[in-house]
Amino acid sequence: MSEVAERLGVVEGAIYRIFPTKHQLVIAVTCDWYQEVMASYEAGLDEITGVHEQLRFVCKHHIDCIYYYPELVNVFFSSLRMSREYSGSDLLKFNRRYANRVIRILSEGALSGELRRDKSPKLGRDILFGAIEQATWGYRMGRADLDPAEVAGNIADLVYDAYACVPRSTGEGDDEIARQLVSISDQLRRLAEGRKS
Amino acid sequence: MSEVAERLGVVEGAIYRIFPTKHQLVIAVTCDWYQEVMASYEAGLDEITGVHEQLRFVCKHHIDCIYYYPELVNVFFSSLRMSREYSGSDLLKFNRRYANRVIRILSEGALSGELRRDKSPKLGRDILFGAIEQATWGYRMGRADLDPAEVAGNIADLVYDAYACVPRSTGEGDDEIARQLVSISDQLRRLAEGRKS
DNA sequence: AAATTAAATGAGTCAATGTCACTAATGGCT
DNA sequence: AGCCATTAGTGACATTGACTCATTTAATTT
Repeated sequence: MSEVAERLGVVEGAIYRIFPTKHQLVIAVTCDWYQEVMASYEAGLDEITGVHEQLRFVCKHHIDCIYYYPELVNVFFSSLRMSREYSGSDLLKFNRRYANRVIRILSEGALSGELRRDKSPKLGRDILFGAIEQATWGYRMGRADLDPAEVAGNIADLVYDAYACVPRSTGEGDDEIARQLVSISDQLRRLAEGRKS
Repeated sequence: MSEVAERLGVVEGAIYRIFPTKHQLVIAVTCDWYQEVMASYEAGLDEITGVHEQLRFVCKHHIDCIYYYPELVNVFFSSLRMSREYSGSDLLKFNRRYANRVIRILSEGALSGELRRDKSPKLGRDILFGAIEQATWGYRMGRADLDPAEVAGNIADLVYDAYACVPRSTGEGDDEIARQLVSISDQLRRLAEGRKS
């Protein structure tokens, strides 16, 4: 707080007129950031079709946030998300809105028949964001580097394969009939999407 | 520290003779706990065969730990794992040993041909533990309840399916070709409907 | 210009971690 | 037993960081 006050050119006590606690100041700052992030997220996501591509975009976007703002994300992970005030804060709402897009992707994928219906979309959300959090730990701690695109691709593939009715090619030359059917299905999907727009 | 000293019946300063910082005391306590936990983990795991069953056991064991010691786990997640001293501590070693079992399960599964070889086992580890962390957040925050067996089953299924060469039954009469044909049929119907409107 | 409201100050409280010189106890050795 | 060395324990203090509040200063309205 002393550093914040100093940078603002005021005395510490002045901050407490606007933010009753340090915690709430941090929440407010993080909220601002979240709002910015959310704009590019939703705009970008709306322009992408296809379950797999959408999942990949979400992963990439999320990991990019971590890549560019590791300290802020760490604060969110360790202090904010664990605090009493988090429940009921705008941050939680943002977070839900952010995560709900994944649930929607998976739900709609299930509805269209591309994804299995026997798996909870909420679990898919947990898997996706949980995996990202784990996979970026080393980077966030300054102990490793991180290739957002690569990690995003891997996690998106994995989530997709966990939910897909028909697994993507394993690159090992499997069942010819199944692969052909996948190809037909993909082409039909593209055809259908092309017609809508 | 004052509470700890009081319970021990000594004065605060006495603690600092043995643990130079509060942080290191907490690490030591958590290490003790981790050691206990590790015993039942490794013993239990050694008696189980089959990739899917082993994954289920790991999930169940991990979630049980969270279920019975939520506060301790929260401290681990928020303070310890984020701290400078964590790198290089025994805790990290324990944690690696714990997590490496998952990597081994997946690696051996890939070797035996049951699991796909095109996915990194390390990513599987991240997915598994990350998903558990996410899925137990509500419980750890005292905002929801938790059924360890159910969540463990779901996550184990999901990880298995993400890695399996041959997906488990979806419980819907599972011939792969038949399922794909249903998907094609669905898409054709939607395409036809799109034409009308 | 006077009055009212808002913003800022700075001195100070409180709680918590950690420090240090000094004292008490313990255990091994002759 | 008596001595010595090592270890454990004490209590007063230092330091830091969040937070409070009576008072002063600035801005806005009337």
